[in-house]
Amino acid sequence: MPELPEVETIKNELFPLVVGRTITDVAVFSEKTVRQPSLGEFQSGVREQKITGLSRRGKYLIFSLASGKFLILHFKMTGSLLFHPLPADPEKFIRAVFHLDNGQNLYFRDPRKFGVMRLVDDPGFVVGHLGPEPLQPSFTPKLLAELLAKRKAPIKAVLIDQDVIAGIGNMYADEAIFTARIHPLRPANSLSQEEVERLHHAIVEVLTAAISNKGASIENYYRPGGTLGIAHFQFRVAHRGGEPCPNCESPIMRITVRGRGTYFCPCSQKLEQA
DNA sequence: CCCGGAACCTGAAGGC
DNA sequence: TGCCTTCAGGTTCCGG
Repeated sequence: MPELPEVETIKNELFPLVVGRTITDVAVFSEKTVRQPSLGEFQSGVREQKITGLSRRGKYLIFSLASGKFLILHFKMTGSLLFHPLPADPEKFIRAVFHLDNGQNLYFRDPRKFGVMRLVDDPGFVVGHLGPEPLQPSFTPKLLAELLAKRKAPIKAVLIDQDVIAGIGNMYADEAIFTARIHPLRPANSLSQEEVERLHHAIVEVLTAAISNKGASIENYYRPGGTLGIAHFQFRVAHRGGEPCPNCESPIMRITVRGRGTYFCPCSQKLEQA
């Protein structure tokens, strides 16, 4: 499912294909996919607009339009943007199509219809509440310590809270916590300074590696060209319940934290100990 | 403010 | 074989 590394990959690969192009028209097949404004206003606001920029904030993909407005997409769990070849079943799951002035199309594919598109004047209303970008230099161990000190919820729950840090979802939270050898149920504010530093390092390392592998093709993630990412082959615990821990060979466990499947190694990630 | 749980949605997987 | 139930999870909303 698209988290920071996946949306970053989509942005990087889409950028040269769409920036500078004009959207001649948009067709929407699933009305609920357009969250804001009304469907009619969305279509007229996007039509005949030149795309002047493409960026990412957290898990959001942001198109800057010549009108000064912003087209903001969120892929939720199963969304993807396909530029050229469509997967086997062309019509199925395509919720919207953007037609470009060079005759090519951009398809918004989303089997579960959780994905959302918005057209807004000010991106701040959509992304303004997000926490810091974990791959920016300003995301330091000190900042992470300050963010965690305010929260006593399980570290797993706090890491996937977008208002705390932007872009980390279920898979990369499990990978980062495992890499830092911290139990997912540890209260966030109970981490020692050394543990916070380990976690900071793990977050940066896990996300950076996943971007260089073009994202993880769990669920329905495709890169814009229709190919898959390979980051999931490097997963050490995420979605690997029952498999041996790469550190100690004991079977990886799956528990539920805040309603989310959480994979960890009970031997490498102890609950008590500082 | 902080925390946790339900709802949204629908294909996939498991049970009988 | 096939119907039925349950599960998955990012975000938002709601209650304590």
